Amino acid sequence: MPRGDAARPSVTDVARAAGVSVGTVSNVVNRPGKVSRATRERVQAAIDRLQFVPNGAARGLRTGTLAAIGLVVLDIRNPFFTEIARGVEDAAGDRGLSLMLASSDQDPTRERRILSLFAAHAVAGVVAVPASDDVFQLVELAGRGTPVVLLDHPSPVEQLPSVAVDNVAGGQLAVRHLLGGGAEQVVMLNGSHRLSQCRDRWEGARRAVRAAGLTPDSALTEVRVGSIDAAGGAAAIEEWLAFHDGCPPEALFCVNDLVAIGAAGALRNAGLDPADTPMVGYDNLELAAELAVPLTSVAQPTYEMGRSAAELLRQQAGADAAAPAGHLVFQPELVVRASSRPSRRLVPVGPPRL
Amino acid sequence: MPRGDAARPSVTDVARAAGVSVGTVSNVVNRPGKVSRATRERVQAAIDRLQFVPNGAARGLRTGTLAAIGLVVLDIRNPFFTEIARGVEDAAGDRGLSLMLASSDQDPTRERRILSLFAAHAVAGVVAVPASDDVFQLVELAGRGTPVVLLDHPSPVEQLPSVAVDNVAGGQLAVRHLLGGGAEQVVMLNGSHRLSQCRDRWEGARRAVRAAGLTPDSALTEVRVGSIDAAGGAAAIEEWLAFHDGCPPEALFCVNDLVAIGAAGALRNAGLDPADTPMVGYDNLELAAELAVPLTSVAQPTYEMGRSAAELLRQQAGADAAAPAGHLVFQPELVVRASSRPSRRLVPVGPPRL
DNA sequence: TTGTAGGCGTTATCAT
DNA sequence: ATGATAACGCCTACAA
Repeated sequence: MPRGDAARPSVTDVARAAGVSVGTVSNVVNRPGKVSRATRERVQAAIDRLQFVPNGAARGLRTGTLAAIGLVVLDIRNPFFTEIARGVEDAAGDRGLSLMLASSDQDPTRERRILSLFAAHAVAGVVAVPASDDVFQLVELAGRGTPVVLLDHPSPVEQLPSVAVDNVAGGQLAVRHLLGGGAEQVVMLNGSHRLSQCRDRWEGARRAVRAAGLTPDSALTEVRVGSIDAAGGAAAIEEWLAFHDGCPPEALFCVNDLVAIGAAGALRNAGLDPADTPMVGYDNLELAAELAVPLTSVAQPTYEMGRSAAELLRQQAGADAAAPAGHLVFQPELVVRASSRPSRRLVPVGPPRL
Repeated sequence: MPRGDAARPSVTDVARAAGVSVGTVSNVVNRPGKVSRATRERVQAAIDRLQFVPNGAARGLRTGTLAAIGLVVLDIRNPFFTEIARGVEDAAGDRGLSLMLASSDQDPTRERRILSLFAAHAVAGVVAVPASDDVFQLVELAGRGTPVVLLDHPSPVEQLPSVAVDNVAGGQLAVRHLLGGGAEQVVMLNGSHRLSQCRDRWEGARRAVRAAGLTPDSALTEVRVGSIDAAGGAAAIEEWLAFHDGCPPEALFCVNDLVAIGAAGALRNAGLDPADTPMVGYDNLELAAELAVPLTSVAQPTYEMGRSAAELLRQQAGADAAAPAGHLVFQPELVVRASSRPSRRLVPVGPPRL
């Protein structure tokens, strides 16, 4: 029965209770081998009785580092990022580290605040999905000795290790597939080019168009979403329909699956059948297969990316600062499902299906 | 250009650089009003130049509390919990607090580790979705002066404030609806009864059956899922089909939407049409409406629950320990979609399909 | 094997 | 308005 507001016990309290010195208590906690069995048991009993929990702040102050690693992602509601978080958390857990997870909402100001917090608490390492190309604060953090790994940021900052996926290749995969299915006009629902993911997937889309012998300016249209999520995708489609007499795009490449889900929903709400609009998403979320129209999507090794990032962090902690940073680049894969199958509208000749 | 491994500057460094005392630096940082304009600017310049970031561990040690609140949820991959996290984070942000988010995976051991970390770092408060009924550690934490709020834990622990949703009512809503649609035999895909959510929704299901004049033992079957997620739901259905000659349950109540998504996927993979099995989920995830078969689901005010929890935390910090703890209980609502519409199979008479 | 003492960086108290 | 100084709780030499 805890009594009310008892002040938290310190090593001193434990030492007194066990009739030993603080040094011995500290040894029992951190290097039990260095203490004789009898003393150890006596001290442990006192620890249990007083419910002593070492003060992390004091320990952090003394040792100069917090037993946790910080992770900043762009959007905590996107399953893509929580899956990454799992990878990081699991790898960190193997080393006895906890995870501090925060979401920047793609806002550089929020990102700054979060990184300041991590810096202030001297976390053991930081994994960051940058909200812009301005990684100054991260470089700075690394310069001060905190291991930092860039995640999902493709243009490598030489000083910082990074884990990325080839987003240009991913964009190409998606649009090549749509064009191969018969589309002649692709609309990409994209986010701000401040994000390299958006920029690169767009560049990939353009390359695919050129590779097909078409000109990007005529065969490819970019529509910006307000937010890179289902609501943003839905709003973009509603606006499109309003400006095009209710006529949907011929084919749709969405910068991620959430946007695609929103887009499909908006088409349906407008009385259209989303299955009639060939569509490709990105991230291959677990639920992509379970949607009204199972979604063709560009897959990334999400969990692995998280694990790898944590692993790079570990390596970096050991290595000396002059060593070249490792840059991992994964390749995306296209997972084809019903959403991109040529539908009635796209069949060039022959009898209409059904 | 940060130079290599420069040790992190301290108040002392700043004080020396600005030609003032450490106390003044501290004042500039924390109570700028108490410092004359001239000194303030001089000190601020030094802070900027040296890129001084106050050491959070030292501050924590001195003030006895970390400017963050800890949140433990059951499964970070479940959008239900990330939405809650958003609510907590937003409310915390209003008070200048950050969020430490961790996932217990419903594992009491993991939960213990996480709470120990929070305790060790003396977070400003803890919001926890308990992984079992054993909330001893939370009570203990509260006893030591850390504000604690229970989330989604219905049997109120008197000493601890809580935010909950009436899960019994939710279970009733779901099953009453299925029975009303003509089902005579309902299968509930449920998680471990160690979780009150599962226990209470099951109890609600039983009540609904009794209210309909049926006996729970004959009209209601519980099937346990291995994990409360899509994989668990899918596995449970696969097993069911194997034991029932490929014949699906007459009607399905899933303990949450993820399980329902997995169940629907498994039915489809078995060559069945999920639309033929009336189905109700729980949580009303944003994507419930976008599924192959739009999912009827019991809705909870997710974001609000998170915000309310953070709010209770704040109140608790002010109040004295003897004051009665607040217990918020929200009411769930049923959102009806296509998944629960009576289908062919349920028509009492008529020729067998196929 | 165990005890003693100094210092990590901050804030807060008390002088000036 | 500013400066000096004593904690906060822990770890770790070093001494016994």
